[in-house]
Amino acid sequence: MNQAEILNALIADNLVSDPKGARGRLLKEAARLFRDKGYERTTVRDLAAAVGIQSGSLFHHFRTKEEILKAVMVETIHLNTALLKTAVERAQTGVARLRALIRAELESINGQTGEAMAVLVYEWRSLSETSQAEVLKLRAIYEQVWLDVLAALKAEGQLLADPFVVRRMLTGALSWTITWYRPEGGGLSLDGLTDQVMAMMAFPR
Amino acid sequence: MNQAEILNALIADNLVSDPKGARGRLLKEAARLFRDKGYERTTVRDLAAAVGIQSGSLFHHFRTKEEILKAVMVETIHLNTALLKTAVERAQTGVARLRALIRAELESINGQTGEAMAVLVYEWRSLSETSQAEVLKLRAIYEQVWLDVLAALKAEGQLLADPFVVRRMLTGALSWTITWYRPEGGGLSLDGLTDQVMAMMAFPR
DNA sequence: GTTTACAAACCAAGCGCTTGCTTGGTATGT
DNA sequence: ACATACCAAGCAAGCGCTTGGTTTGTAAAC
Repeated sequence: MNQAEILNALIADNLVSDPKGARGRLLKEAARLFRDKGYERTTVRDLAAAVGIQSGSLFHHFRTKEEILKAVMVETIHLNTALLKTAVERAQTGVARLRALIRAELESINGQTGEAMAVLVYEWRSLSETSQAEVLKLRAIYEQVWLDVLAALKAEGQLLADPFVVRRMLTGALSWTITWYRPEGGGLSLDGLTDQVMAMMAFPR
Repeated sequence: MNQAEILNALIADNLVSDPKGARGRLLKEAARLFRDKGYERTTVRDLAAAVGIQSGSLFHHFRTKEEILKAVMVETIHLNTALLKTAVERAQTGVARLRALIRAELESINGQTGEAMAVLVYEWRSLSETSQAEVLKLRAIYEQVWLDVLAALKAEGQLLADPFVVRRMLTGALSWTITWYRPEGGGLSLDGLTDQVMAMMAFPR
């Protein structure tokens, strides 16, 4: 299963909107705007203009503005959980699995789904408490993939620190890359960046 | 120089507002509200109510709402740069200096100035570009303290990764603690948390 | 192969409310 | 006497969302 096949499977299961459809296009533009300007500073008029419709017409697809934010988050988690799982399944050793997770999350954040991932991390407060609980359930599945790998590494003695703490540190460190990492222009590649994270944790290449 | 003395020196130099004065109290409440609800969701009426005045009266102290945000950020940087410098000066070895920096930043984020530090990190987008440039200049001084210590560690061979990348990773990891770390209730202490960060980088205790 | 039916997608207009900020005036301390 | 700190009232603009009606796509009925 490559990336495109995973995406298509999720679209078929109605877990992710087809980016060619009206709803999918709107969510993509919403993710971009929410990341660039923040949820609060993005108006429904901005969102509508980005897909070329009137602001009122948005509410034919979504009941509220917040529902758009939630949809961006939910679909992003579905997609990235699937991507993360296949990435980790391919690796053979504990260290290789950690590397695969770091590489996959960096790709989520700085690749195609980057806008939506940034929204997921930094616009959390703008969700209602009900929606937060809903999204949190989905996130837990994603997090468990990480925790399993880190716990195994700890048991092997390759990790000195607590798996839960390490995961949280890596969450912050990796998501923060969106504020400074710019792959274009011949700088650090995604693989190079992954190497750096591993080296910071004193895992030699 | 202890923490209180540093604060008093900065107040005397007019770099930080006295928290007992009207302006200082307002900035403290503003930091709390901006962190809890976000800058955009916090109204000038919220800010005024928090210090017990009318919303219009705010504009006697600050010309715009954004100026309040900028003041929170600028004063926080001034204070924490001073705290960081004294922390690093006390340590003797390279590893000890790194530990002192981590410990000091964790204290900034999770201690007294935590609200303001969170605002500094997560409300950046809400600043006008002019203000961003201004605040960035001050941040550069703070960052240089970190980079000097990390570069020395790299030269000693105790650090495998690039100092700039490590600093950015740590910025993300440490600031992210505000979203999950809760010292109260007998969990991890600030020293314990610092140990965990060092252990993640494979520095034994 | 045209007509009819009907839902999905969208527009044009605007309502009610909240927002940041202004204005003109009044206490208060020195 | 004069500046500092505040209040009471409200304005103009922008906000999320609603409403009533029109277009468009699709597919069965004739």
